[in-house]
Amino acid sequence: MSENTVENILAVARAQVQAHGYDGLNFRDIASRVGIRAPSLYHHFPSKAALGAAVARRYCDDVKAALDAVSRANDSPSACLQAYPGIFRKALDGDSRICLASFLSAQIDDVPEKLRTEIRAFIHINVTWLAERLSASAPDDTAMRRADAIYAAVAGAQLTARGSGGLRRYDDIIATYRNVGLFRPDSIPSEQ
Amino acid sequence: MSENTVENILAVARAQVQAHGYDGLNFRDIASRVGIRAPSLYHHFPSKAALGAAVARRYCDDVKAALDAVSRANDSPSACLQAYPGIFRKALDGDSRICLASFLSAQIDDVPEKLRTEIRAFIHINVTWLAERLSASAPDDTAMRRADAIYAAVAGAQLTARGSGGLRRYDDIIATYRNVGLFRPDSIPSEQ
DNA sequence: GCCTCTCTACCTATCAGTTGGTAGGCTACG
DNA sequence: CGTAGCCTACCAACTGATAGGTAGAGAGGC
Repeated sequence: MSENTVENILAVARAQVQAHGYDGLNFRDIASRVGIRAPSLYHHFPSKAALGAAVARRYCDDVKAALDAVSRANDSPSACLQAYPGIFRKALDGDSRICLASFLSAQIDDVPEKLRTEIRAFIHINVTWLAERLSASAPDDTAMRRADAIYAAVAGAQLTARGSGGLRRYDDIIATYRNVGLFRPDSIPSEQ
Repeated sequence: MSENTVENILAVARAQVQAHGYDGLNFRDIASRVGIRAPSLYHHFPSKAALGAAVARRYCDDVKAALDAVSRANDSPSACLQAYPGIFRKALDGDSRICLASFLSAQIDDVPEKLRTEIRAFIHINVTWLAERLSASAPDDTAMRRADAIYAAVAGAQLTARGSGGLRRYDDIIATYRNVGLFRPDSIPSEQ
C-alpha cells in the first residue's frame, strides 16, 4: 500500500495544483482525497515545499514522456509540432485544468525556490523539444525564438480558455495559430 | 484624504493582485502599504470580494483608456495592432507583474463570481478592440478568432516571461509573433 | 512456537501563525 | 450634533507543522 499511497498523493496533488495553483497543496484536503489524515502526509514528504517539488518533477517527467510519445507517433518534425498543443488539451477538457508550469509561473513570487527551478526546467525542456523539431540541424537562435513563441502561445491559449470559453476556445485559438503558420518553421513574413 | 485613500487602496491592491493573484488581496498587507490599519479598509470596501471586484473594474477601465490612447496615437488599424503588446509591457518591466485578468483566469475557480464576470468582460473588451482593428468593416467571425489568438498569445508571452527570462523574453516572443504575421489581418497561410 | 526488536504507515491531539471580518471607541470637521 | 475616517482589541476559521502514540508486518534469537 505504501508505493500506492505515494502515487495517489502525487496524482491528487498534481490535479489540485493544476486547478488551484500552489494553494491547492492543502494538506488536509489532499489527505482527505487520498483517504488518510493530514499529518500522515509527513511520512512521505517532509514539507509542503518538498511535496510541491515532487509534484513538479513528476509532472515534468510525464510531459517528457508525452513529448517522446508524440515524437514516436509522428515521423516528420512538422507533424510533431502540429501535435504539440494536443499534449495540454486533455487537462483542459473536463476539469479545465491548465499546465502546472503555467499556473506556477504566475505564482512564481510565492513559490519555494526548489519549485522555481523545476518550472524553469520544464519550460526549457518544452522549448528545446520544439526547437529541435523546428530546425533540421542543431537548433539555432531563430529556432529557439520560434520555439519560445510557440510555447508561450500555447500557454496563453490554455489560460484564455480557462478564463472563458473552455475547450472550444482553446481549439479555435490553436487552429488560428496553425493558420498563421506559427507551427511551421518555414513560414515567411511578407513585410513589416 | 478620503478620495485619496480609496485611490491608494485601489492602486496598491491592483499591484498586489498582479503580482500575487487573488491571495495578494491581504487586508493587513494592503492596509500597511497604504498607511492605515486593516479594519479601516472596511470603511471603504465592505468585503474582500468587493475590493477585488473594484480593483478588477478599475483595471478594466485603465486598460480601456490605454486602448483608446493607442487608437488615438496610431492612425492605421495595423499600427494599433502592432502597438497592442506594449500595453502590458510596462507592468512586466521592473516588478514583473502580469495582466490582472491573466492571473485571475488561472485562479478562476477560487475567485468570487463577481470577479469572474469582470474577467470575462475584460477579455471581451480586448478581443473586440483587436477584432475591430483586424477587419475594415464590422468584425466577422474570422476577425474574432484572430483577435482571440492575439489576446491569448500576448497573455502567454507575459506568463512565460514571468516564469523565466523576464522582459527580454517578452520582447523576443512578441517580435516573433510579429514576424509570423500574427498581428496582420492579411497574413496568408501558404499551405497546411 | 514464541518472544522481542524494529520499521512502516498511520492515527489523535495540539500548536502557533495568519486570514477575513466584527465591535466599539476616539477624533476632527462640517 | 452627526458623520467620516480611523483606531485598538478581538474572534473564528483555517493553515503548515509537531509530538507522541498505536497497529501490524517482518527478522532474528532461543
